[in-house]
Amino acid sequence: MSNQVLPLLGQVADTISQAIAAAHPELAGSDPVVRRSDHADFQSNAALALAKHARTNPLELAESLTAALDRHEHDPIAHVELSGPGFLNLTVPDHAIWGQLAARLASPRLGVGAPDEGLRTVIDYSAPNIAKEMHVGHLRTTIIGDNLARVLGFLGSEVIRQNHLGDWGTQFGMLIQYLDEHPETTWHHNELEPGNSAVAALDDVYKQAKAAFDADPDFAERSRNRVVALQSGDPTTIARWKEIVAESEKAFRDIYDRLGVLLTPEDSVGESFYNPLLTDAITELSDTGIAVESDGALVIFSEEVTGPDGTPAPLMVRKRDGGYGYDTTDLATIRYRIRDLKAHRLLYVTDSRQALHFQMIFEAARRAGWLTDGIEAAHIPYGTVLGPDGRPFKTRSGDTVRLMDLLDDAVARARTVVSEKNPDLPDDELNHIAEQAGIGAVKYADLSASRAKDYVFDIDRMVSFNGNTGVYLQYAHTRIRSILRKAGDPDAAIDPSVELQPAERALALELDAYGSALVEVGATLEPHKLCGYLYNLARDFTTFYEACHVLGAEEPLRTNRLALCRLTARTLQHGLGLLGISAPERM
RNA sequence: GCCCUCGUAGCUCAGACGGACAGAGCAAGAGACUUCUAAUCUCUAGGUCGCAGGUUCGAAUCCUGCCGGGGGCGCCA
Repeated sequence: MSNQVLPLLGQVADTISQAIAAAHPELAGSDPVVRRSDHADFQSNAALALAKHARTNPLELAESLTAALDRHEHDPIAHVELSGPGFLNLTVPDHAIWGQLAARLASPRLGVGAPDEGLRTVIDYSAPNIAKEMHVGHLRTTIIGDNLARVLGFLGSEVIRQNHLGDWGTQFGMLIQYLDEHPETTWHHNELEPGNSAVAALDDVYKQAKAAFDADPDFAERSRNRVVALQSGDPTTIARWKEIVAESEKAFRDIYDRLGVLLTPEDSVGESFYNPLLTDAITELSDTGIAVESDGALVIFSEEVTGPDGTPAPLMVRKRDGGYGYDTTDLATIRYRIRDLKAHRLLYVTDSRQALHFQMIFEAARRAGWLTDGIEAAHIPYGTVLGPDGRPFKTRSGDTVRLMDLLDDAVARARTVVSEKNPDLPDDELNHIAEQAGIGAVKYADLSASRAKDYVFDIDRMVSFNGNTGVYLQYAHTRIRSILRKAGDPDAAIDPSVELQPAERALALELDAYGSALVEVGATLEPHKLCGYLYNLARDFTTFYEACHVLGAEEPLRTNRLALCRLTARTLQHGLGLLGISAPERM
């Protein structure tokens, strides 16, 4: 905890708050409205915002604040300048900026605190279907969810990842029956040619089974019986089902490894996990009168949402045939996560089309008394990945795009671009860099646009070395590492008496704001804000790089500039790490 | 019908707890390599912030109403 470094902006804001309280006691506690400024290091707009309450005009209030600031020595503020209709332009002393850098460099956490300590967050993301290939539809949930897991974890929250696998349903009856009747079918990963996955094979088997189901009434009947066997726990059927789940999870693991996401088999808590918990949840909903009979089904009528005919929209707790759908599972799930996992914060990372569904689930959980005021439940919606034609991304033949194919394409494209620019790279290094750049490009493209919007999957743009791309950030990192390698000496002390150049100042102030950027991501759950921060940081570094030579500088300037380089490199690497993107030494 | 979401430069997008001239990248034009990786940088040009009202000293930002795109609303998740 002693590692935490309060950002200068926060220190300045505290000082302005004190000035407000001193000059106008009745305004004590007001927001000091301190922001970064184009006209100084920071600016406070408090005078404009508060003039009304103080029954004075902004200029007068600003003058009284300036006077209050002048009355004492206020450490983080060196100069105050009144400007325009009442802006306070605030400059901090150079030594304070160098001090921040030194303190952050000395901290393994870059001086970032852990404000979420003591909170427990459940994040539901990825959730592919067993026996089906992961496709482009799983990209955003997996990448966004993983980033949030990392950021919230770093901010101190205890993060429980939940991969809500689609591992249950009537389709498994058909699949298992078909495999049973066609023992010659090869689908285990160790029976397949390299490069083929068990889920790809199972996907094919499913299609064949479906065809047989539709064509052969006897097979359809046997499949239905198999569903009953599965649901009633027939040992042979369950064993085969478990085998299918295990093989599928192995294939998912391959994708997760390649993508560099945190999900492990321990995070897998599929739909089937909730089977034994459904009746309890239903009984409770029914006993409290929240769930009611309707046309032979058990439903919860929403008090917030209506259907097309204007009547309350229902959640289907139990179908007329006695079966359960996803509404039931999701109700049991939220109950479990609150009661058993004791989460303070529940996040569901799924596409925006499910917004209404989650609104109704949360409403029901609130009415059931599960979701109480101290607990936050949030759907984290995101837009659709579009193809070049602006329609939801499909292959030319209209099929869904396999995630592995998409990653292969991105890596291949990155490889082409890298080898064009750097033809002398040995093959193994080129392949390694291409993998890092290609995967990073896909993830960064997904995370850097606002979550809520659709975006077009454009590989050429993603692997561009210019603009707001993952590759640009990786490259910025390699340039800094190159300087540091050449500099050799790792750790000389900063001399705080050195005067800062404008480019150094801008870079240093941006570095000081890293923790604030992360806190904002944690609050808004919008990863693109971290991307935006890192992109700004990289641009600030590039400006510094152009304006201020490092290795050729005289001491103590050289040491101070190396410190700027070190902290920038570490911040970029750390930030990319939170995005789940690697920061290579060379490109 | 109701609800959600998006609409900012030719293109792709930032900026939204009200604040100084609305910012990047791409594309276009002009420059800069004996210099720590030119995979870069500098400059120029380019915008009725969908439209119309309202609140305010001040609105891309808040409120209301429209227009347009996308999505959702009982037994698939």
